[in-house]
Amino acid sequence: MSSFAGRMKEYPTVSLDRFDRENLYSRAFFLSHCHKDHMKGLKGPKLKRKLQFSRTVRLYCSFVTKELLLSNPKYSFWEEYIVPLELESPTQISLVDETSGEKEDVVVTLLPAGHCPGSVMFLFEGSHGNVLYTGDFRLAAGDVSRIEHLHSGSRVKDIHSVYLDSTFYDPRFYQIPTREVCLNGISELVGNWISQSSYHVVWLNCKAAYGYEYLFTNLGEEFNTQIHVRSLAMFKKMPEILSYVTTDRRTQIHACRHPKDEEFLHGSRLPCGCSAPDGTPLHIISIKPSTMWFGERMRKTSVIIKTGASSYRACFSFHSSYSEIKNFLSYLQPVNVYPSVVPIGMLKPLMCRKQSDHAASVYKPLGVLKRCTAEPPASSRSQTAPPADPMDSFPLTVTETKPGARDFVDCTESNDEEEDDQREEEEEEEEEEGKENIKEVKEDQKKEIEVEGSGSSDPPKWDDFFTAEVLTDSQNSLKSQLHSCCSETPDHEENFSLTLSASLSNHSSQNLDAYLPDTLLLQPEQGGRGQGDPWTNAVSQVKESYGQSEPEELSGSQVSSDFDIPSTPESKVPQPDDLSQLYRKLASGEEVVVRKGSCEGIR
DNA sequence: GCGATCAGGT
DNA sequence: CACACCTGATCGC
Repeated sequence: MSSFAGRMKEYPTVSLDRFDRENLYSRAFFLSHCHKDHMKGLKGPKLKRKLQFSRTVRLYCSFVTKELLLSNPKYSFWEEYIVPLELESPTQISLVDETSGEKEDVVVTLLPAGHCPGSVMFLFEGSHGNVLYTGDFRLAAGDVSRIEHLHSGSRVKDIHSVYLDSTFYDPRFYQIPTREVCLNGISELVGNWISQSSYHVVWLNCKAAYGYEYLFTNLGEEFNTQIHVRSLAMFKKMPEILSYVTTDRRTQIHACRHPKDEEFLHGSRLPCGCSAPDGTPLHIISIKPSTMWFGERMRKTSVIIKTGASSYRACFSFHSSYSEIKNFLSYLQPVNVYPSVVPIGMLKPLMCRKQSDHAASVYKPLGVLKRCTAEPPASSRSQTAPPADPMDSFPLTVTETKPGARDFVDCTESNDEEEDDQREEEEEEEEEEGKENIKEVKEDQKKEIEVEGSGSSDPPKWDDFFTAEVLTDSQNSLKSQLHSCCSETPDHEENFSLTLSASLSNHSSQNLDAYLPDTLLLQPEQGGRGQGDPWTNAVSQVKESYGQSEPEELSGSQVSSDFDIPSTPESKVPQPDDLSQLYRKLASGEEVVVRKGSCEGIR
């Protein structure tokens, strides 16, 4: 759950994914995707009033996000203030202070995030440096090297700060099977069931949130059917999704939900009823998509778990795993990383106290990485793997990021000793593949948007700032973005075996494997990536981000538990005096990042 | 009556 | 385990 306060240090006059409190005074708004926890304040009357009196304040998001947002009537007042942007298309935005007239230009580029339909990351480039706001994202290892606009020519751009979706930035979530692996598991289960008879149906017990659509489209494609859902309204302009969903309940795959879920489900397992139209009782299994993760040394594990006589849980994640995040960060090597979520596993043992509201204006990075050289040569930045895993220089600790977001603060440093050389080998290969796709960013690719009213008495017409293509072919633009979430499966084999294992308990069964004895040995797999890489086109991004990469292969020589995070030798439990000193610093806005030793000292 | 917040549930 | 969301209770305006 995002606890990002809405603003970035470098460009504090814009707000992202938060629209309340101080964000009300921002000069521009950005919405990374259409999930409620990133829309706080977005339907507030205060913001609505502000818009009515403003000539320049707009909300920037992807075309798909705009569509999804406006499909909810509560947000329909945004219609005239939304500026949808194409993916991978740098756009200059003028940030205007309407009272003073002061102006700052920034170039923003939307990058596919692979989290849900329309989800994007925002890359800001301007006088305060390059900053990447990830929103929520699920990118497989290696995907980042294929994002053209994170590169300048053959080099990785110098990213000053990354505002990171750190949901699973915790070694416990080391590995999450790729989308493709999960999808294959679900497909097999679904196929085995619905092939028995036409009265055998599957209910995908999905939460009320965008993000499952690629599951629908893939299953629909594979079984040549449509998926029963409650409403089609939000997809009316998204043909790739629309063609795979239906409100006709005479289908064997359901993802329907009842408004009164609970009471309804007491009597019947399928929200739309348990009998076929001819009265025949249906044979129903339910599949609940939920996040499953595996420890560092685990490799083969089921992505489907049987939780009852006719119910299953299937691996599904909207967010990148720990290893995926590490891959992402180690490739970009930002100076600062600001996590959206403090890694809860790291902090739990040391919950201290409630943050005061006063401290809520403090915003500190998760970790500061000092590069040893100001700008590594191109060859070392983008063509080869980073010399060592730079993530080891990111203390997992630190303190608060967005004060007030959590009720506790971690005061010790936990280390991340676990090393895996395989990852570096993989990176080398990924980057070899990646360079073909990296092109020089051309100035003329940038579209210009003047946000200022420039003295005219009429408010600017936003559509005027778009190319004819955007204006006349927005359907196409939707189409290209939707690729991300409803593409065909890449033809890539994977290594997870599908075993339908019954579990005794509904809880905590998924990670039993993680408790296997340390003597378990796994052969590290050589190479393995590279072949059949579906990432052929950065623009049809999301498609590929839905799973293609090999699971991380890890050496069995590591001795630590997948769950026990070893303590840093020099660390100590903070004493009351230390804590009160820390809180004082927090309240006064001083530097509070705990850094033990220098860059070299850490590793 | 409304929104914000929290607890508790899926 | 966790996410994203919903409902209902409570509080303040």
